[in-house]
Formats: sequence, structure tokens, C-alpha cells
Amino acid sequence: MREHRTPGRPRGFDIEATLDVIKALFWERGFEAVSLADIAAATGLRKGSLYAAYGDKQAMYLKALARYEAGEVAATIAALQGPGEPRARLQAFLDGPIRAAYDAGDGRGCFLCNAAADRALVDPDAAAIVRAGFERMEQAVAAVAAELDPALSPETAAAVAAACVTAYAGLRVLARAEMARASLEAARDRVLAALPG
Amino acid sequence: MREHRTPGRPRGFDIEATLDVIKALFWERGFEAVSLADIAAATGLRKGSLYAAYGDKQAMYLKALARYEAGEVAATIAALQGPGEPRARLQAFLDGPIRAAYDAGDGRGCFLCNAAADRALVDPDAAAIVRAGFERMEQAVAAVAAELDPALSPETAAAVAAACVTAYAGLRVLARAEMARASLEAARDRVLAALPG
DNA sequence: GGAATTGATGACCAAATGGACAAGAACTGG
DNA sequence: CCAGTTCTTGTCCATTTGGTCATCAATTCC
Repeated sequence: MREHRTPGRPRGFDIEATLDVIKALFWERGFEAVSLADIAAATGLRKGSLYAAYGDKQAMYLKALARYEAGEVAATIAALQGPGEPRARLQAFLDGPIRAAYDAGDGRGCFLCNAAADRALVDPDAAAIVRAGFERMEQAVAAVAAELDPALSPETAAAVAAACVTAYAGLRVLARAEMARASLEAARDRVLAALPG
Repeated sequence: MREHRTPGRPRGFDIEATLDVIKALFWERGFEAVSLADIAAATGLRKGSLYAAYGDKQAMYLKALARYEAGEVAATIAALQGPGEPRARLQAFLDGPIRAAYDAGDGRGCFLCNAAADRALVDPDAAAIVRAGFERMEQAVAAVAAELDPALSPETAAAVAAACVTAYAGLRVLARAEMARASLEAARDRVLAALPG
């Protein structure tokens, strides 16, 4: 019924949806703690299919991380750009980590942060994706800072952005260790209070 | 020659010095990426001796993490407590992560942060050590904030401390991914500029 | 319908994993 | 010297690891 453009047996699974499953595993547990058997069990596929589709374990991790960057990170950036008062958007940006951990019960934190701790030292490609993600966030925050106060110099806007993203990363990490919520909220509020405008 | 208080064959290695070696391994690579064979090779001991001295792998990790908390973290706290100008001490506190990564070439970051990303979700004991370490840091920073401005309310001092420690964690994580140094320095300076007093 | 191509399956593998254990070595106290 | 105790060593083990491969199944093109 479905039309195939390519010869050969068609793939029996959605390669992107399955990558989301893999992403969820690596995101939660990290690289080494996830075995191929885990991935096979979670996806319902055999190892052979996984290798054929994504490459070896490291390639799977990289693709999962890149998908996080293109998905979750991009969504965060879109929210920064997207409608609403600039200040409210920055508020939401820094509140996201707290809400995710304490309201939504999502203890996984930020995949970029986890990857930095987990793989950056041994996998330059992973480190590059992490950097790219954070840099894109910084640029997006800098744009919001410029909205907040158009008189801001680009350097100052960049500095504000760096401070916000650093706080974001810190909140994500501390939330993963289930630090006291009040502490994280206090940190969030101090950063927001120091915003220009 | 040496006097033994306990009967039985004396231990042939320094249990604390060896724990430092184990700590270095877990600190750099994380829990899963370090095998007992790695530990045996790095310490020069056999697995049997390691198990007898420290317990299983998880116990080794916990002891290594606790030793980091009692060593590196305590040293950081001691530096916060004096001597020197309060503001300069906070400066040094937030500059430490940057100097470690970019001047000393130590890319390991903060063991507490790594443990948060690596083990907090699966090992409540590890999470507890991480929390305890960060909380002690927060208290120490709060004390410095109070020094900075004695009129500060305890709540405000705590909020300043939370912001500083969050920034510290963020810097540590971003440094592990080798983010642009200028970016981290800008973040550091913004936090310092927002200090009371 | 038949060749060609591609995906799926399950068996298979060498190596590494965390861990257990018995035997021996080094010490203390009597 | 002898027990009692503790540490060390080497060996052993079941399981798991990441990864490969031949075989089979499903599809396209001619």
C-alpha cells in the first residue's frame, strides 16, 4: 500500500521515533549505564537492526544527543524567542529546570549537562554538540536581553546571556541531585533580579 | 619495626592514599566507565584486597565521593572562610572553576556535579553526599555574603549564596565541555557584579 | 515471474565485567 | 613455638558486554 522509492525490504520501524526511545535511555542513565541489550529491549528491535540503522553505540549516543539538541534545546530556544514579554520569557527559561524537576517529576535534568559530565572528556563529538547547544541558547538569551534593553551593548547582552545560561546549567545539575527547591528558586530569582532594563 | 595495635597481617598499602587514586578515576570518568580492573591497575592492588578494604564497586565510589567532599570541597569552603577580603574570596570561589579548566588544564570539573549527572538518579547515597556538599558550600558563601554586608537579612544572604553556588555548578559543567572561556568569565563577572555591599 | 537490493532475525563470539573463594603470608598475643 | 587473626594472591566463575554474520523475508525494477 505504502509507496517505496527505494528497492529492498522497507524498514519496519520509524527511525526517528525509535531514536527518541534511545535518547530517553541515554538521557536518563548516561552512556555507559545503557547497554545494547537495554536499547534492544526498549525499542523492541534486535541489535542487528540497530547497528544497521544507527551505527555502533557511540554513534547511537551521538545521534540521540544531536536529536535532543535539535528537539528539546530548539524548543527552549523557540520559547525564548516566542511570544510574550521578554522578561517573562527569561523567567520561564530559568523556571523550566525547576518546574521540570519538582512539578513534572522529571529528574533527568538536561541531556547537554549530563553529556558534559559523562562524555565530553572522552568524546569530542559529544562535546561539540554540547557546546553548540549551549552557544545557541546563549545567542537566544542575548537576543532577549537586547529586547529587554535596546540600549544594551552587544557585549553586555552576551554577558547577561552567559550568566543566564550558566545559571540554567547549574539549576539543571542541582535539580538532578534534588537540592532543596527553595534554594534553586532563590538562585533563579537573584538572576532574574539582576537583569537589565 | 612499626607497631601494630591490631592482630593479623598489617595492610600493605595506605588506605587513604589509595582511596585518592580511586577518587581520581571516578572523578575523571564516572562510575560505569571505571572497571575494577582499572582500579586494580591504577592502585597496584588485586581485586580481593580492594573488596576487603572498601567493599563493592558502589561502596568504593561512595567512599571516593565522600573523600572528595571531605577534601576538595572542604578546602574550597576553607578558602571561602578566610583570610582575605570577603569580595576577593567570592571572586576566587567563582574563578576557581575557570582557572582549573583553562589554566591548570584540569578538565574533570567538579566531582559533585559529575556525580549528580552520573549517579544521583540511581544511588540515593551518592545524591545525599552531593547535596550535603553543595549545602555546605551554600552556607559558607552565605557567611561571606553576611560579612560583605552585615545588614543583609539571613534570607537574602542565603539567596545570594544559592545564586553563587548555582553559578559555580554551571561553570563547572560548562567548563567540562570546554565552552569559550570568555563566556564563562563574563558569567562569573556578572554574578560578582550583582553581589551586595 | 525473476534478479537485485535492503531490512530483519537469531545464533554466535571473544573479551570484559563484577564478584567469590581457598590457600598462603604476615602479624599479635600467649 | 603455637594459635588466632587479618591481609594478599591467584584462580575461578557466571553473566554481560559490544559487535558480527549467515540466513531469511520483503520489496522494487525489469
